[in-house]
Amino acid sequence: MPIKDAQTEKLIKETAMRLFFVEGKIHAKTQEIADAAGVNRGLLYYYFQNREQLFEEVFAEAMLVVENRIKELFITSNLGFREKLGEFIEFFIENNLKYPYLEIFLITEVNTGHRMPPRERLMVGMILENIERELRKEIEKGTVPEMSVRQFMTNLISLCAYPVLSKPLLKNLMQMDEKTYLAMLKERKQLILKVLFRD
Amino acid sequence: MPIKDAQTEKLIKETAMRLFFVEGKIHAKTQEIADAAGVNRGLLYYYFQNREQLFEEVFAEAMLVVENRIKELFITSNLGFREKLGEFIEFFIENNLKYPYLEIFLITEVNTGHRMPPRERLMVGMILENIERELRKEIEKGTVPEMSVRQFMTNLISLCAYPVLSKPLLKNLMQMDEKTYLAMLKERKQLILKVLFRD
Amino acid sequence: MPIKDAQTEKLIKETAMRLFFVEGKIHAKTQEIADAAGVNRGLLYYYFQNREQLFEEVFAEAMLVVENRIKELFITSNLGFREKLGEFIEFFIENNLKYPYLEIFLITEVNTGHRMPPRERLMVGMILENIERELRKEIEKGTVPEMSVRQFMTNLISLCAYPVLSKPLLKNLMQMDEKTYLAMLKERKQLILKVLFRD
Amino acid sequence: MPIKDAQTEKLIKETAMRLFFVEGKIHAKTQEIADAAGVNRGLLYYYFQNREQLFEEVFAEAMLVVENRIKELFITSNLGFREKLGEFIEFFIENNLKYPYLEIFLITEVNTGHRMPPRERLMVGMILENIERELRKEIEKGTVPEMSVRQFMTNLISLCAYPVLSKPLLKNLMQMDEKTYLAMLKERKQLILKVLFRD
DNA sequence: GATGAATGAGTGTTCATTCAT
DNA sequence: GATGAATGAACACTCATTCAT
Repeated sequence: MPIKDAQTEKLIKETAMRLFFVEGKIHAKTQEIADAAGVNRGLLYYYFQNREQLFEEVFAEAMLVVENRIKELFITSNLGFREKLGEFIEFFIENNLKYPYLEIFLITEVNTGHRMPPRERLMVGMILENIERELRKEIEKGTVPEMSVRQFMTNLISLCAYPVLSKPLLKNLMQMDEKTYLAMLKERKQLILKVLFRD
Repeated sequence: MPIKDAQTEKLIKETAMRLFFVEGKIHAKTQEIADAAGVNRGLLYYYFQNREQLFEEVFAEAMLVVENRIKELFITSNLGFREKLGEFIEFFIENNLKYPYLEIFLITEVNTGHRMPPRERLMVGMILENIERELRKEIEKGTVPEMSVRQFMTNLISLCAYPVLSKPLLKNLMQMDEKTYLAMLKERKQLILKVLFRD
Repeated sequence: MPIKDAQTEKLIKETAMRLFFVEGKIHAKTQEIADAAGVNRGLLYYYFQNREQLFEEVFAEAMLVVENRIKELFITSNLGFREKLGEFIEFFIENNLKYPYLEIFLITEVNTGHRMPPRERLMVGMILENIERELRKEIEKGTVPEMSVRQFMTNLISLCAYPVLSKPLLKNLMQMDEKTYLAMLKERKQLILKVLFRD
Repeated sequence: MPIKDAQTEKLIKETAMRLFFVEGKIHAKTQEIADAAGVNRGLLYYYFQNREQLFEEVFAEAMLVVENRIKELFITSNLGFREKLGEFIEFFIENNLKYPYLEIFLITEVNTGHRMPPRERLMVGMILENIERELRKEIEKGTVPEMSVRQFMTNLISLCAYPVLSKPLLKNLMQMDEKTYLAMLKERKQLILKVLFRD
């Protein structure tokens, strides 16, 4: 007996989100999605044109959260440089923990040329300029070794993203249990700043 | 008494390697593989039990190179700490550039629980111990901020792996062309050491 | 006590009639029919048991018009032979122009054994006898070459039906525009009599 | 156990031809076609891209026979006018008897705008001119009543095509059994000439 | 009466795999 | 060794039909 209120569409989307980006079942069959949501398979097509469309909506929704947070931090907010970066690290790690397969999917998609990152919408140009200005000051102060803003951002993102994205791999390689690994990730929020800035 | 020498098997494997890990066509159909190798589809089944088996052999071969290099560096060699790390960075970046989809696949596989990294074979325990010993000295000297060997290794690997693994994404986000990005990666070999060690 | 008057049923039927037999969308989906009628799909099932039932009613209605006219002409009326045939030709051509897909559907249905023509109801036996009587006279007069009533009727119907039924095909083959073709059809009403009778 | 020689493709095509145009199962499912041919359903896709492609090939082949015969008669041959028409009538009736659903399909397709008749390939312009020339002579001689070549051709084709195309309908309406109806059709080859020409 | 939601049977198509030659 | 043919188990998607409100 199906849930009757109009929340069904939301239910399907949330179920799909979980399967795709939490459980990593990017190739989940329409049947699996329907089963997981406890609805009839045909219903997916009632609410979404096809599997692709459902996927796109779910993906877009997930990306939107990231976009909004980034704009909020780097465009709107009035935080100091390190506070901004701190918040960013925090958000980036948390969001990747929440949707462990989102970024890996994005990377794969861009890699294979199936998708382009939304440079425009993200206002990357402006963000990079802002960060460069602040970075130059730090380099002059000697708190950051001489490097381009691109190298700096690459370091920042790498240090945030990779440990989350490859959690099971690193966890296993370094013999850590779930709790210990999560503790380590939590610690990183400070550690990354300590690595980037030599105060 | 093989009439045509066993080059064919090698040809198939190399073609598959290219498709899977160079071009990222992890889901390449048997037909595509056969076509790319210029052989009949049925022939794949003569040399390999099935698609899975072919994939495994190709994957294992690719991983073996990594394993051997790591053992060579961290177990066999007599290099100093920074030299070891320098060589490791160099190799890691180069190998990931050569097979851009190898690590991303490994991560995904371990993430989804379909595969375990070969801890034993890699002698990770011993390597970690060795590195920890050297790391402690550096921390005492004050050239590295206080952190666990696990955090240190996580930083090292993140700084090497992520920029290569997400090359198209970062390249596009930061508006760089292929040449510039490769130059940036080359530069990173020194930069990573500069970030890790505060000499 | 119907709140909205029963026009809706009629609306649906007329819409279906148009789709099926005017526009030739014999396989129109229930959704298309509902959309074209501006009603909800489920409503079709309120008024008609199922799609088949709707189709049957529409088809029966269309056939009834033909039946009535034929009976009127050949059973009831007191017209002379040629007048009867003249009226029949006129009606047959006009009705086929109005519902271009009706006869082709009927033919197909009878061809495939899904349907039988309503011989009884049409009183074909009596009509054939009547016509035969008149035809004999003409043959004796020499205004019609010797032939069975069946051949005669076959000629008559062929000369009326085919040019309408295959209008787009013949129109295109013979390079005629819509207006010219319709003019030709109009002319045929006289021409057919001229071909059948050698006065 | 499948028939192994390369005749399988032919077998599939011939089976499809039979289902589509002999038995009138224009919408035969791929499964029905495969079953009727005694082959696996997937095999259809081995030989033909998809159902549509199979259909097209079968249809094109059937049309080719008609085209060739028409060109042979009206372009190549040196027969006299009535001989040409006699041969055409004969062929047209026979071919329609062989593939009873071919023309009805063609008509429907052209009607619905899904297809255009191959005017160019058929060299309709040239054929119409040739016939017109001969027709004029007959009209002058008084053996044919005054009419355009288009009306004449329309009559000719109608008298040939319709009785075959609607065989089951007419047969039933006029109470004839298969044998009698076929005899009537055979008779028509002379009768049609007798109707067209008043010798 | 009317509607949107839900269902399930069916249908074309893909593809790894097997097999006879 | 190598090939083309053949198979069968999916799988995405469509659509007539039902049902609760």
